[in-house]
Amino acid sequence: MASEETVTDGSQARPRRQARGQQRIEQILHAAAAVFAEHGYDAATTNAIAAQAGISPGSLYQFFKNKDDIAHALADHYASQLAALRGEVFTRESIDDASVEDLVDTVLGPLVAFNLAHPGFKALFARTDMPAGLRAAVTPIHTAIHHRVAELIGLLLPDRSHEEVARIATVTIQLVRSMMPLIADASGPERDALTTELHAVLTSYLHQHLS
Amino acid sequence: MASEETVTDGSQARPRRQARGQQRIEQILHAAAAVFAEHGYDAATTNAIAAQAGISPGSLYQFFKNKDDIAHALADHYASQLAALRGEVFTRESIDDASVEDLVDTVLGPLVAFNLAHPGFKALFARTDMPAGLRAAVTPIHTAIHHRVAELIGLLLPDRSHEEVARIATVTIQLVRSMMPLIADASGPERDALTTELHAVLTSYLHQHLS
DNA sequence: AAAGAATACGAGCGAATGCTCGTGTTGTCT
DNA sequence: AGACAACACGAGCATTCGCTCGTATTCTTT
Repeated sequence: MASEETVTDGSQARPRRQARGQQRIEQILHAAAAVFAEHGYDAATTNAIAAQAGISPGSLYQFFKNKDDIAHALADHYASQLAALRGEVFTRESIDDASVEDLVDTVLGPLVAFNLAHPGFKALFARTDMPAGLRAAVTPIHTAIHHRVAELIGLLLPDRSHEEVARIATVTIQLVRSMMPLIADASGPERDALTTELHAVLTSYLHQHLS
Repeated sequence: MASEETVTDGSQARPRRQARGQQRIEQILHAAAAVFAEHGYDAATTNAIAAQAGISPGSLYQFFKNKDDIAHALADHYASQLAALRGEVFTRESIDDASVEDLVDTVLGPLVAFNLAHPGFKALFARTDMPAGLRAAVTPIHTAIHHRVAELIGLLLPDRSHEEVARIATVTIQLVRSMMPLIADASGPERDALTTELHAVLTSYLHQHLS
């Protein structure tokens, strides 16, 4: 796992982190997630993130180049969390002979739970129009997600062209992205009802492509 | 709570606009739409709007209280445009005995055309997380749209409760809102394909509720 | 122990931005 | 014509925000 890092001595000269530093990094990311979740990315100030993390602005910049860098690191963090979630949710059997309902069922529950557990996630990913810096930070993960979803949809619709599958994946992701904030902001029974609606949207949409 | 300033005349003492002023207002709104569309609401600066309109910052503030006020006026402008569009699209016969496909068909085309013709519209309405000021400016129109859509859905689903109809309307609007930027950003055939997808999403979703 | 690196601080810099203000010009009303 | 309101200008104020810098402390390594 590349633990012993090859200090490509090149231009970067990253500091060799101590244990304290790693803790700080996690503190900062956690704080950033909270601030992004509460105020959104634009309105979130780096000083507010530092304050939330209980450190000074100067300390923050010992670990991150700038605000976009924080977003990028946080996005990476969420990406690995999502990858882990995917590993848990998908077992061999569950993919092979899956109906649309089964697929949506297995994915949607954990996905909603993930969004509720990580309120900063949608602040980074669910925006339709992003400032350039945020877009750059988020695009790679977004692409990875698209790749995964396209894979699944390719299994459901083996006869479709690559372009069609890609488009259906894009639409599917967009549907989920747009509904998630609604679901997260709702409470209790309304949240469940909206989740059911999203379920209906996805199954009926994909089902239509099957026939 | 009220302002300390003297007085009294309950109404705000708005200046009586001259013809020149009305022209300026329209210039400014047009410019604001362009700037919002290009940079988004947050990144749009009032000085940039003034420059785009070919006037000085000071002149801009003779017609609008602040940036939010511009957004509010622009939102109102779009609201009336939309109302006019609705009047054109819906004739008596088209509503009465309409299938889901018919309804989606009649509405979607003009709606896409509207969004393409008014690029500033989605910059104001299509965001999932809005700064407080923008939200306040946009909420009334958003509510009005919801009311209209709920009306239509109530016709389609006469047996559902008020809450259910409201929820389905919310979801429907959200689906359109999220897909519209995708459609607008696409070009030519891909745009048509995405429009077809949105059509499929809406019809299959609403159809599912019919059965 | 000594040196160098990593961590920590926080006042404040430079730039950007929403908006104002003093002043001058054009239109309207009597 | 005179008076007053509407319109116009643009330099710059007040504030915010991302980020830096000088300095001080803690850890690692020798």
